[in-house]
Amino acid sequence: MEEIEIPDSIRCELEEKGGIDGIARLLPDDQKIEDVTSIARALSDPVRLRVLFALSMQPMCVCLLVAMTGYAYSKMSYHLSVLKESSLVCARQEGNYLIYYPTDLGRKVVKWIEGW
Amino acid sequence: MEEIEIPDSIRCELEEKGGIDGIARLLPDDQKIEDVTSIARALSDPVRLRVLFALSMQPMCVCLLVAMTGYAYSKMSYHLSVLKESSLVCARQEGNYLIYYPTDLGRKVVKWIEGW
DNA sequence: CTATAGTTTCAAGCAACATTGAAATGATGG
DNA sequence: CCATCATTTCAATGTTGCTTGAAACTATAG
Repeated sequence: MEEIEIPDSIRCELEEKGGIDGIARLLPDDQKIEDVTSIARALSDPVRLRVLFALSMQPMCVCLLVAMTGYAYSKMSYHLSVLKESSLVCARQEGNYLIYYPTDLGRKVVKWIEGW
Repeated sequence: MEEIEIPDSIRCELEEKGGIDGIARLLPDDQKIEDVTSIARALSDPVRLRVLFALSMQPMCVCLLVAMTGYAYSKMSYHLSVLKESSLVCARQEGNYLIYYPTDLGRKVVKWIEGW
């Protein structure tokens, strides 16, 4: 189907796979792409990565995370919300405190990174 | 060491782990954090994620990727450079063409994502 | 009901990233 | 050496994400 000049070494392999369209058809669907990019974006900031690792060792209230990192509440809250929206952490209320902890996905991600 | 008010449920667990400082000491070091965030940032864009998946099925020259996606060369080139800098893909020259393909790390990442 | 402590939301400013088209580079074939 | 094709680089622009401090919200204790 493709009328484009490409090296023979590739043309051959490519046609076995149904050409450009064959490959395009096997790519992850939009939903999957969005899920993965959302998680990757959440992990792409050093603050969030450290917070996720810290929470995977010990559930913590925000004030504890603030004490550990020295960041402002509003900053911490922003990063926690990003982690939460990508389903890497969640939170439960305990009295006046909100205690954040990793989801199963969050734990899985941490373990995978630790395993390199 | 910490003079901060936190819920009892957490204070107890936390002290067993050496308090805030104990946790902070076990966090990944700066180099590791930078490596992971660099890879995560590369995966956080849908264009790059699709390109990485496509390359994992079939090494391709840039013109082929352009034909498959409909994006401009300069756009594709930019995204390939990001993938390259985070060591997810590399390239070999074949005549006039540059053929991109995933690194071992790139393949590992793709497999892990496929395995959810 | 009021005061207080923990946390989030908001708006503004700044920095990083993405997109575009045009120009530059590098390899190949005549 | 010249022309061509594949690819990258550049500069300008638009867009998204991060940081900050102030204000709002929520739960608890008095």
